[in-house]
Amino acid sequence: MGQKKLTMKKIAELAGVSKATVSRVLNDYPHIRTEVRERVLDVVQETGYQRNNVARMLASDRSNMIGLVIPSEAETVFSDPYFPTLTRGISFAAITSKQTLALFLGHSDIEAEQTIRNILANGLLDGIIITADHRGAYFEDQLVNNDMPFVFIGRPEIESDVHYVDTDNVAGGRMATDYLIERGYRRIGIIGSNKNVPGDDRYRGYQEALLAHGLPLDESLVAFGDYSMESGVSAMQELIPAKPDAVFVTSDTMALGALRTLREHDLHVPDDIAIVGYDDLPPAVQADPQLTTVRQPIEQTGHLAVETLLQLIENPQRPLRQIQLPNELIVRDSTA
Amino acid sequence: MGQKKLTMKKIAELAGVSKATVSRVLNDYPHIRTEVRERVLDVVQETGYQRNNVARMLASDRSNMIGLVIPSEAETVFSDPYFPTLTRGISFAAITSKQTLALFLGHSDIEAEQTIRNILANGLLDGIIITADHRGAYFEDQLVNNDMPFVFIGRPEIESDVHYVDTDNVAGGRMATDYLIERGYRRIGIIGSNKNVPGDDRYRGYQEALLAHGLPLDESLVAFGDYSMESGVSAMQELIPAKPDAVFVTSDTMALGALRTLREHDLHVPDDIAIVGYDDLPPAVQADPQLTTVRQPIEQTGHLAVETLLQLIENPQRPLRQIQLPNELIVRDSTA
DNA sequence: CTGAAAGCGCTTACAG
DNA sequence: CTGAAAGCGCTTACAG
Repeated sequence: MGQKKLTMKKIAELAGVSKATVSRVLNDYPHIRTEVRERVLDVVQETGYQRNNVARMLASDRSNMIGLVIPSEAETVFSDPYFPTLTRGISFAAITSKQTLALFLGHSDIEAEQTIRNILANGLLDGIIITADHRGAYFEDQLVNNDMPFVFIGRPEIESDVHYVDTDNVAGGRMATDYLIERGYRRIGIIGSNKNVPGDDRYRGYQEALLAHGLPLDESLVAFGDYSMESGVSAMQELIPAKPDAVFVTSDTMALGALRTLREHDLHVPDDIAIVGYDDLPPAVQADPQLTTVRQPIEQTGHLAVETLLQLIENPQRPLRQIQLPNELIVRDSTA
Repeated sequence: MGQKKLTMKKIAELAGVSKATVSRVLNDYPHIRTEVRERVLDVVQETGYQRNNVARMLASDRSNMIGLVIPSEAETVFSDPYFPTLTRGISFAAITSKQTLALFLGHSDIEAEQTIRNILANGLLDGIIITADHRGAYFEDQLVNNDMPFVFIGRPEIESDVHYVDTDNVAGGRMATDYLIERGYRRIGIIGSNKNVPGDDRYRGYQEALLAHGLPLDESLVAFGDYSMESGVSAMQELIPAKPDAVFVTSDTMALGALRTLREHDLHVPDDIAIVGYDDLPPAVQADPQLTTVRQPIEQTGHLAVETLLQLIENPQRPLRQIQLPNELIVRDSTA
């Protein structure tokens, strides 16, 4: 109301102690007489005092603020819902750990590079999480030459000593394809994507599965899309003449398109062609209630990224952490 | 590398001026001899000096940081893609204005309230943008009793003196329904939502259109969903017995479900039943390539919210700004 | 276990 | 047009 802003000094006066003591109480410093601690806490309670975080940052060189960088190229190349879900997971973990989350949506990889430069320089953040298709490994150099802790979401294409958390897309592709093979399908096509690392990996998993089961890789059964529904429509059109009996569609958004094409050709799932998708649609949408799909642990990815980052901030010498979370096959049809 | 962190003091020494002058140059203070200004700028350039923003905040009481609050109930009640798009728009505008964007995803309205309390108290932010279904107007009191500038995304249900930017959902509902009426349809159903203000508004637009054209409101032609695809499926099932010749589906996600139901009943669009949707799917997905839909200017909403907030921060006495952006009808079929 | 004091790196009246 | 100095509100060795 009319009163001046409360500062630690005022609290100290009211509690009859020094500012230093108030500060220690608020920071859970251990060796304080409980009587004193309680007196301070009471005053804080009564007055509704809130510590000024900016002053705290300046004095302690800690901001309790972490950044999340998402270049928008990644945002569009990946199918949309991945990022919202990831962001939720990260936000949740950040709040739980009392960290403020600053969001940086880059508009291109170039701009993201600039963004990262700024972030590194201005020193506001304790650390950053970077999501990107790390095909080019643009930022790594800047990052490594700096002492701000960072973790990647998604494995960088080129093996290197950075902390990251990722889902195991090779295993996911393998899982989807194995499933179809085990069900007796033999002409298994793929609608893949060659636009980013996860796409490459899922395709690799597909190849590995065929190889492991002694099945040939038939190029006419391979088509690529860009994670849009449209591209799923046309990729499936390409595939139909090759007469697949099953198709692994590496994105549910593309699966939505593929299913549309099948419908137009009056082909039924799974009797004419079985489909396995890869989960990336918003919760409110489903490609098909019957569709078997590979589910990614996206929120968990976010949690782990935050956890890893915080540990790194605490102790920059932490051993390297490179996580590949397993996917899960959600079987919903009766392909058997 | 080995060098100590650069501070303004060091720059001042190198340029042969005082810290105050360096500060003024960096803040584009007008009355400085160009010679001096250039000397300072040169040193800054050569050394790669970056001002410490935390210190700047503390001294100037400005953080150049704005917050975006999204309670997750809103996040799920609305169909998913609205928020990512909105967030992009806001992030873009923030970056353009050299503001850092802090993201707060609440987990419930209660928690959001707590979140807002914290934000208000800790004083890190210059202002906040709050997205929510303002049906309950939870936060308003806290907000109004504080001096932190804020703007709402979405009109509050109860008329009040807060700044907001919204899209005109009444007009959107009206637009969709008018379109169908003009095409000669007479038994026009609606799949609405009574779960939030935009849902209420779209439904109101529908009613207004019927009224204006002297058409009766037939309750058997009204069904409600919750913005999920599933709910679109079942809402359409409810509607079919009432034999509508057209349906206004107030969300494309629900339209996706409605279309599925029509297909199962072997009903064709638009010959058997015409459909107009309401744009809320991710760009990569389309309910139907032929679907006519009402498009919301989501990114623009974000831009305007940031712009409004920044003006408010500059001058808290700004006159009230309550914006209802128009929607646009995207005609893609040949319903005519 | 606690206090006095220096310091974090800027900004901004105030004076000239 | 520019500088010296106070001040923003905390934290944290240092001393006791």
